[in-house]
Amino acid sequence: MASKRNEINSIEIARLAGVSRSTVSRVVNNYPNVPPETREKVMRIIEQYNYFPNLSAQVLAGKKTRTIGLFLVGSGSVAGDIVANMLISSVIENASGCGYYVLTHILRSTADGEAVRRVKEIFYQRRIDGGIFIGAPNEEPLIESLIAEGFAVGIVDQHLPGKSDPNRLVVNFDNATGMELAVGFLAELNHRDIGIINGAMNRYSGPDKYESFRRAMARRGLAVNPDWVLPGDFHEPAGYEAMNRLLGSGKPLPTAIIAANDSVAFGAMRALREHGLRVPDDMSIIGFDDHALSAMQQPALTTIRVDFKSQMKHLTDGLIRYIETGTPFSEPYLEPTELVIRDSCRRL
Amino acid sequence: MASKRNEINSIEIARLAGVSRSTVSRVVNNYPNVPPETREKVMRIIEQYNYFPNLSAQVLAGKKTRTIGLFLVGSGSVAGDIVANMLISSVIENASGCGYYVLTHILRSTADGEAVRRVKEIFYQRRIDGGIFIGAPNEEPLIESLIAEGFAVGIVDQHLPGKSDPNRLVVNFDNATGMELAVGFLAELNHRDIGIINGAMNRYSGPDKYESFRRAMARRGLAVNPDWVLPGDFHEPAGYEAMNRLLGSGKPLPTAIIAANDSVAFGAMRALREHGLRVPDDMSIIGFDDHALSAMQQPALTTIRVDFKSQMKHLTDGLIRYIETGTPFSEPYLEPTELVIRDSCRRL
DNA sequence: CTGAAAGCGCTTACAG
DNA sequence: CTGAAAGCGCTTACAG
Repeated sequence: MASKRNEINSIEIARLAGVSRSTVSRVVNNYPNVPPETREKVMRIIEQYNYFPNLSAQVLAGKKTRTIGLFLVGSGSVAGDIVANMLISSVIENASGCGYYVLTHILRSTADGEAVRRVKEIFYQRRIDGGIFIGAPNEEPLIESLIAEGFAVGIVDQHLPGKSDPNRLVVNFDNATGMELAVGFLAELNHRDIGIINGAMNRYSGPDKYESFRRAMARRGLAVNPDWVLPGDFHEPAGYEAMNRLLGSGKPLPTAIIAANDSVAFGAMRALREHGLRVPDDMSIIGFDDHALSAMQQPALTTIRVDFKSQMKHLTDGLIRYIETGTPFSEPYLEPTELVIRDSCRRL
Repeated sequence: MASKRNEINSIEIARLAGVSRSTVSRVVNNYPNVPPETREKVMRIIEQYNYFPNLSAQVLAGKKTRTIGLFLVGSGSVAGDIVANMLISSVIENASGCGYYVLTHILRSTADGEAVRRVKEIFYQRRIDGGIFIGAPNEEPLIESLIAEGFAVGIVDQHLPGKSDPNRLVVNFDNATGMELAVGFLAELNHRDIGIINGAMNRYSGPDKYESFRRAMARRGLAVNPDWVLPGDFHEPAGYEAMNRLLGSGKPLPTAIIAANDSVAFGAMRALREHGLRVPDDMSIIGFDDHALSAMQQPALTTIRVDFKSQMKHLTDGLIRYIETGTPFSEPYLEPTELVIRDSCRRL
């Protein structure tokens, strides 16, 4: 084991500076009631001896850990998911800007009791001052119990009408506008037979996107054909499966498909390719998110762009503000969406 | 601020279970000298009251934090770097498997004194039990000072002959074999005019790859033309710049280029494309790493595959083993490399 | 402006 | 097998 560790503590610093530990602490914590000369004298010793107060002792005495947890739930293999990875970095960079650290934790499933226990442990141990959940079901008992316990939690993608605890900080995308843009764009290209591959329906954005799709269609007097409403989740294979089933069903095909997100669109395009069908000649495809790989697809994917980084900034900064000052969100934050036209949709 | 927090502590548990705090602690820490009935009685109360020992108190009393730091240095915008993100997830998943948490920290430059101080603080504060550095220069004063201080540090990509502190755990890729494979493959396709775009020469892998390239060329009696040894770093723009300069120089061109990594190869291919040159018809390109996007390039990039996940597993597990048992690496770990043939090289 | 002392919640020899 | 007590390194009223 390591041995020659830095053994210095506040008593030692106090002795060397000729003051009491109280004064050392006041200097360290930047209290005003320390005359400049004393402060400088102590600071000199602190720097000379490379002294940093022991975090555990500080926390035990009442300070914050200045660490937030980042919980990624249900991410199959997160290590391979570009969007998830971007979210991680985003939270880290924002937190770092506030002088906070991020403890990232991957939770395969909230159905795994042991995994849930480990998440709770992180909060109850006071390892973190608060946590952010990404990818959780809309109403998740684990999250509800943490909120009930009074912990500060930030959530991406949630809508629970009536619930508005101050320690529940929610950020969503404006899926309604996004879907309106998608349907509107396709309608303008004269598409009337528009289908959808849905996302995970236990997450808020799944049904939210679907309902928004229905409303956008209705608004234009466009019928939603049940055969063209395909179940899925937010991953590539789901898009592939869904499109495969549709193509194999022998039923008439829509002229355009809106995918719950770009990964799903990639899967759908893969299935079309394998069936010898071409995008957009044989079918137009529009995604959602503007994934890092969307512009590189063949054809480049038309999609609804969403600003993950901005979303994470709002959530991270908001959570830290809540931790430090107790200021809750005034209301759930709604992140805007934007149409990005590329090559996967054609005019009829 | 949060209020109705779980106030329960070991004294309370002891009272409820009718034992002393010592016994509660023995149960929590799974000590053998507790009779089953006592253990169960205490466990029941612990579970009933959702008790988790306060981490800061445990650490202050001598326990480990079970947290390791992950320091990414010099990553321009890490949030956009697929490989860096994969490394992060990899470390998290491995650490999690050992019951450890990961605190990820991004360090733009080791030349920034304040940034360096913040890294030191994380160690000195005892916020972590050890740390992993990715992307640092081969000989980095910050890292050397942490090692001298006795902290456990894991390093990717380092070679400092003679230095072998037990708390210095190093993992490298077998660049020599990789370059041998690359040059051998090109030679077999009858290439003799082979150039290289180098990586960052302040990192170990930069010069290591270059020297290995020279040796592999020499072994086949192939001359290294200085005009075809292009400076770079490990990022896409460097490959773009290097290739652009070469193409603009008016000098004769090599028939093949080996890039220090795939990102650099992407940049070189972009420059070639912009100059109306085709890969592999006008120039063969071979990369290094097998980046997630390499198979999707046009043409798909031939490259030397490296197993980042395996590397991170060795490093993370090794670091944790060292933290827990004081077992150092028997020797720096060398991760194997492998040739992946795709479409970016042609036979002459 | 400053120090002595209590307290944060654990763990771990020590004694029995 | 078990409890009383010291100790980990801070912070913060409190008193002066």
